[in-house]
Order: sequence, then C-alpha cells, then structure tokens
Amino acid sequence: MKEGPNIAAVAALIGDPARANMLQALMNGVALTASELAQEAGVTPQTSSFHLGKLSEAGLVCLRKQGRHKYYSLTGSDVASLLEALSGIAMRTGMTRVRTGPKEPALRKARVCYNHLAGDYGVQAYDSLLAREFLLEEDEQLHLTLAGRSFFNDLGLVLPEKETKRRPLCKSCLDWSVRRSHLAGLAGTALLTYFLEEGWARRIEGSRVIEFSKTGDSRFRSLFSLEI
Amino acid sequence: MKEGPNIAAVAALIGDPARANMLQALMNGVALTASELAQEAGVTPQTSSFHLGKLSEAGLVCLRKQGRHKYYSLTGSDVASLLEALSGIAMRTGMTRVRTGPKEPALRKARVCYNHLAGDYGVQAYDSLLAREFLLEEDEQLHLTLAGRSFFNDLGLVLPEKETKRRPLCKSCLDWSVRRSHLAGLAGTALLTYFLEEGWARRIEGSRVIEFSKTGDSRFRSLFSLEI
DNA sequence: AGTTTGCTTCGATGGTGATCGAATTATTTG
DNA sequence: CAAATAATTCGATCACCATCGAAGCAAACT
Repeated sequence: MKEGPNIAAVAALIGDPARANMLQALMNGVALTASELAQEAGVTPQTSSFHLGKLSEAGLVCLRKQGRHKYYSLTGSDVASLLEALSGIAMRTGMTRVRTGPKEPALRKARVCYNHLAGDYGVQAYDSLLAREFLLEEDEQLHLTLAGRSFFNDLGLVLPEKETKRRPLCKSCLDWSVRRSHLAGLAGTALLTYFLEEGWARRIEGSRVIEFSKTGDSRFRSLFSLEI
Repeated sequence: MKEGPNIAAVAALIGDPARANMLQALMNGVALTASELAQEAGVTPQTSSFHLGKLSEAGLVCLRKQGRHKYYSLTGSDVASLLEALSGIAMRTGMTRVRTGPKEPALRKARVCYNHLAGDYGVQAYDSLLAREFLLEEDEQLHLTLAGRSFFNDLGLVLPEKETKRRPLCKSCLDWSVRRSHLAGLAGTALLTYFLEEGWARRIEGSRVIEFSKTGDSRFRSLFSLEI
C-alpha cells in the first residue's frame, strides 16, 4: 500500500476511549499500576491488561515491575506532547467530553503536563523567560542563554551542561487551553519541582490541577516580573 | 465520566487507515479533490465521501467547492503538526508500514503520484528535461522554458498560458524510492496522460503501478534521449 | 503450608464502523 | 437537450476489536 510512518496505527491506539483515558491519566507524570489505570479508564482489570499490553508493545508506555505491582508511565515527553497536541485539536474543534466539571477553570489556570507546568501560569512564565532573553527561539529550536542558565542557578537549580536529543534542556510545548507555548524539557521539569518543593504550589490529589498558595502566587509573579 | 478534551475522538478519526492516508496526502499543502483522495487512500469514492464527511465535520479538513469538484485541504497548521508528531512517534517506535510483496519493484520502476509519473521513469524524464534546459530550477521554483513549451507542443500537448498557484504548470515532487525529484504539475499530468493515451504504458488495475510496453519503453527512451 | 491480592490468558460475545453496490443529485461538456 | 463526470445517499454486509466471565499464575502476607 503506502510507504512511510504508519500514523494510523499510533492514532488508532490512542483512539480507543479506554486507552486514551489511561494515557491522559499518565499525563500527570506519576507512574500508575495496572489496576489504578483500569479504574481511571473505567474498565475491568482484564480489559486494562489487554490495553496496556498493546500500549507497551507499541512503545507508548513503559513499565517497571515492583513486587507484585506493575507501574506504568509514558515512555517520554514526546508522547506527552503528542497527547497535548491532540488535546489542542480536540478543544479547537469543540470535541469536549460531555461532562465539563468544575475543575476545568482550575485546569486552565495551572496544571501539570507530564512533568512540567502548563496552563496560564506556564504560558506566562514562558513569555517572561523569552522577554528577558533567558530563552531564545531559534529556527524552531529553543535555547537556554547564559543569562538564563544563571537564572536557574540562582534558584539552586543546576542543569546538565550538554543536552541530548532525547531529553532536551528546553522545549516548547503547545498548550491546549491557551493555544500558546509553555516550557517543557529538563528546565521545565526543574522549575515545576522547585515550585512544589518550595511550597509555592501543591498538586491536587487525583487530578492534574496545580494550586498556588497565596504567598506562592506572589513569589511566582515577582520571580517572573509579572505585572498584575 | 472524565472532563476535558476528548482526544480519543480525534485520535480515532485519524486512526482509520483510509483517513490517515487522506490526511497524509494533504500534508503537502495542496488541496485535493474527493476522488483524488479516494485514490490516495485506496478506497472507492463512496467510502471516501463517507470519510471526508467525518473529517470535515470534525474540523480537521475544510473544503472549497469549485464547479463540480470539491477541493479538500487541512484546516490549519496545527493539524499538520499533529500529524507530524504522530509520524515522529510512529518512526521512533518502528511502526512503519510494511511494504512487502511483488508489486514493490514495479512501484519503484514506474507509478502514478497523484496524476503524474513517479519512480525511476519519472526521475529520468525529469533529469532529461532539466539537462536539455526545457525546465529551469530557479529559487525553489520550477519554470518551463520556451524550448520546453515547444517540446510539449510538438507532442500535441497544449499547456495553459498562465498558471495558478493552486495548480502550477511545473512542480517538482520528491520521490520516496529514489529520493530525487520528478515532474509534477500540469505538465507532469499532461505527460502521463500522453503516455497512457498513446499506448506507451498502461495502469495496472487497483494499484499505482504503471507498466510500459516494449515499444512504449523504447519510445520513452528516445523521447528523453536516454542512453541505455 | 494456605490465603489474599495483582495481573494475565483464554474464549465467547456483541457492537461498532468501514466498505462497496446501486441509485440519486449536481454540474460540465458536446 | 443528452451524455458524461463528480460526488453523495442509502442499504446491506462483514470483519474486527473491545469487553467481560472464568480460570490460571505469580508474589506477598499470615
């Protein structure tokens, strides 16, 4: 038939509601067990096992055995950004799932995207880093400037000297809610963990929502020199 | 249920091989008619219509009516980059479409690409036209010289005076098998139909293979002054 | 040892959706 | 006006695949 990459196979894999639910559940970056994923997807453990077999065979998720548990997680940030891109299209074309819960505004505000910060907060941080030339957009690539590196160092965040293609230092990730870029990659991960460890924000159990405390919020704004 | 964007719906849409083929065919940015897309996808016009209905309802493609044709194209670059992301994952996980079977050598030799000749024959013809300066490569654009126009006229092929961006006279198309360019555009189409109508070659039913007859082959070689 | 828990394999079932033949509408061509 | 072409609708068919019940395995607690 046709040559080239078989995108239909990948898409069909994500196209099943149960599997899509599982993948979206893994978007918060935490590894989950097979049964937890079954519950997330709303199917029985047998079905879950069936789906996870397919997903891991296809290389979308990877597993780590630990005792009698099997922890599944996304294989990489490329899978995560693929899912984000899908979310973007789904939002743009109005394909939202019937029940829009009260959590959605919180999701738009701040949420985890695999292992970095997304939502309004993420976009604002990204814009600020760009404006102060800590980040440089260059021919579709994103670079951390020397000033940017010292910005991270001042926070006590040491980033590796050289980056690999597999795990880039800085990467822009398109936001489905705001349709703007936010920071992914090692730097993005480092920032989010910093916010969490310093107590500026905390994760809401069982969802992707990130909630900034009052003081955390003001510190965030001062860090990125945000007006309001 | 769950809240948020319904990525499964989008993915399922792309997950069908026929639809994925159509979308990938639209990746070059050119708008294609429903029948062209049907041929690309390897399905009948009825099925194509069914799929295109779904795709346009979902907002992945948009259409422009022009006479009795309907030209379809991707709705935006976000769709294109989603497809790119999918391709990336597909390649990384080694999900390339298997193209085994006896038809492959024939496909490499000569086949249709939309509506023009591709494969070894196409590339050789292209090279010959360039060498004799019937075609001119100029800043990424391909132009038909006066000599080239008379070359076509001598064959009884009259090409329109002015070309539109939508349907250019000459266009180079990259060959997946040889990784070289071959001639597309109105001129390419005219050439292929000439070969077919003159009986130099015929299409193999149900595939993209073009089979040159013995005499057609020698005429082809003399037309393009090919050595062997 | 025996029991519970986590996960998987097997087998059967059912539903969804892709597909095409035939007929229909719309538009161009002769 | 008639014939040809482009695209669609309708209806029927068929294959695939998600789903779950039941049983099987493996690991961990008692």
